[in-house]
Amino acid sequence: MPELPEVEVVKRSLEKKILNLVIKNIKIIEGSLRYKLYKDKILKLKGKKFTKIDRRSKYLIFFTDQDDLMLVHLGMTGKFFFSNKKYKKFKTSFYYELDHKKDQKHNRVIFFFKNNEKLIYNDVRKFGFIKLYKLRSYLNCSHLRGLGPEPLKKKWSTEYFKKYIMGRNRSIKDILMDQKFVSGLGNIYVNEILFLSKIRPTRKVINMKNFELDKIVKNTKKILKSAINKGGSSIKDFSSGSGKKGVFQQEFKVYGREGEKCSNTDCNKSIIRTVISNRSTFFCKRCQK
DNA sequence: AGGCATGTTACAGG
DNA sequence: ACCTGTAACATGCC
Repeated sequence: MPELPEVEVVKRSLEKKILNLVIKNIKIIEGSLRYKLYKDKILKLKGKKFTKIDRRSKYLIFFTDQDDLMLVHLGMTGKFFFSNKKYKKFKTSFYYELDHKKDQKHNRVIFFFKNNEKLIYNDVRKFGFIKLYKLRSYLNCSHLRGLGPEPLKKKWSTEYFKKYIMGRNRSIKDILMDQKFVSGLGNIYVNEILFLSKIRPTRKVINMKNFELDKIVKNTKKILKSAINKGGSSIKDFSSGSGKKGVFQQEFKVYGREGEKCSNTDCNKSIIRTVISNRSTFFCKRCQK
């Protein structure tokens, strides 16, 4: 599912629902996630409560009232469902009811709270993971240690951009997806950012002009903020089982639009698909130079 | 049947 | 040691 905006939306939804609920029990239905999740490890959370949730890049950090914390990455298909006492289930990022058994098939971990509410971690492809850390050590873990700045923070600026790309010979798309350079962008939003910035994804960073870097930085912030406000969007399967479309659906301008007409009104060319860094890449040959 | 899918990382080669 | 590119992970959908 998730790039930065989706993870941020999940974070905001979850903190409204689960903070300060005492964890009564935890059940592992399938522990073979990206990293094996062991029962005795996660059971350390029993009797504790989540007191705060942070997002760093695409990672969620669940702090407890004690020394243990939980680091979660949703991978490609990780989701949280929350179910209240009446066993109505909600995807955390989208507030409609889930009514398909299909969704439940990939439930992997369930947190039971004392008030009988439940939090379910569901992940079709099992690329996501749940790991436990101590408060003093998590920031230095292998996942968070090498991450570049958050794209919405001031530190990710044209200046930083300029310095970072000196002496490098990679494509602009490749570098924007590199979490060591800037953390939180993924394939969908990078395609969109470059389309809005009118820059061809294959361009080498070494040839980029300052004003172009500037445009990318500004458009990144703009697109991410707008996506967060819309409730996240980079999901394929998010019309509800009853056929109603999720209210947050966003139309991407280039992503997935191979062969369709470019959405710029003065352009009649079609969107092209190619592959960069093993990922689908979409662009308009006329509008993106 | 084959290709593709929002992410990360181990590894190979320069 | 650094830089870059490729493939693999598991499962489902078109």
